[in-house]
Amino acid sequence: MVVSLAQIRERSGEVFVEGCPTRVVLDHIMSKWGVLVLLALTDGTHRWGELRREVEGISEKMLASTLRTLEADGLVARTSYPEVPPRVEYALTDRGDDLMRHMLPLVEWVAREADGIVAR
Amino acid sequence: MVVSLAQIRERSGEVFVEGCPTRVVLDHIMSKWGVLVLLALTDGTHRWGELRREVEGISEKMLASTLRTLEADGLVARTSYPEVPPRVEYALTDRGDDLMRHMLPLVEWVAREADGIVAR
DNA sequence: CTGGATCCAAGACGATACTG
DNA sequence: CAGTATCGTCTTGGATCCAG
Repeated sequence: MVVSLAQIRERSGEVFVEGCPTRVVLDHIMSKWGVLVLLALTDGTHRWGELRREVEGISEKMLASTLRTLEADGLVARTSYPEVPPRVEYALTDRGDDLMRHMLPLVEWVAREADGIVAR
Repeated sequence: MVVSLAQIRERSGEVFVEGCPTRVVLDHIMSKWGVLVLLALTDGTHRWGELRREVEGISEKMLASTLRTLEADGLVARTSYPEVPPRVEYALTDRGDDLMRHMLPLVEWVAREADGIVAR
């Protein structure tokens, strides 16, 4: 690829330095469950229980903690309705939407190539 | 975002199913160190020791294991030269190069937005 | 110099039970 | 329904030593 390390550093900031913001955010959104939750929210608002079922294999604990992290990062918006029984909805914020616009092509590439990669 | 879940499923395969190839590969390349190693290799061939210094904070164990995984996935090529002292070089394969073409925009987005995200 | 092998700590993660 | 709390497990990852 015709990209110099200097260019990468310039364009990707301090990504190679420990504890820099880029690495922190990268760890959040590229985490095992972060990607899947964000992906599930890409087609719109979801309730807690929907996400729980959508993202196969996630535990309640990890769903809660993943959502809290993404919410703190301003990527996911949480809306709770004062009803009985309770209803809470999660959706991408504008920033989260922007993020997914950049992440979706990558996920699609992986989905296309995955079979050829693992099957060796 | 104007993407339906059905579309995502169609375009991203079985990503929501446990143990599917897409999830496995996703875990490899989106792992804490996988991203950084791939990123470091984006500007060309690197020696072991260079990578060690380049990717700040990585331990020898994690570098070795990350490289072995990426090599097994056909994303990184390892070339060892029968010299004394030994010299080993790592580079992206064509497939790895293709991958980075899709991942770089995402990393750049994160680098741009990271400060605003963490600083809250 | 390039790793492999081993041991150990810390955090991630899962299962379950429980509450507003 | 939407979580929280607690506990126990297990993987991740670091440190160190050693070998080709």
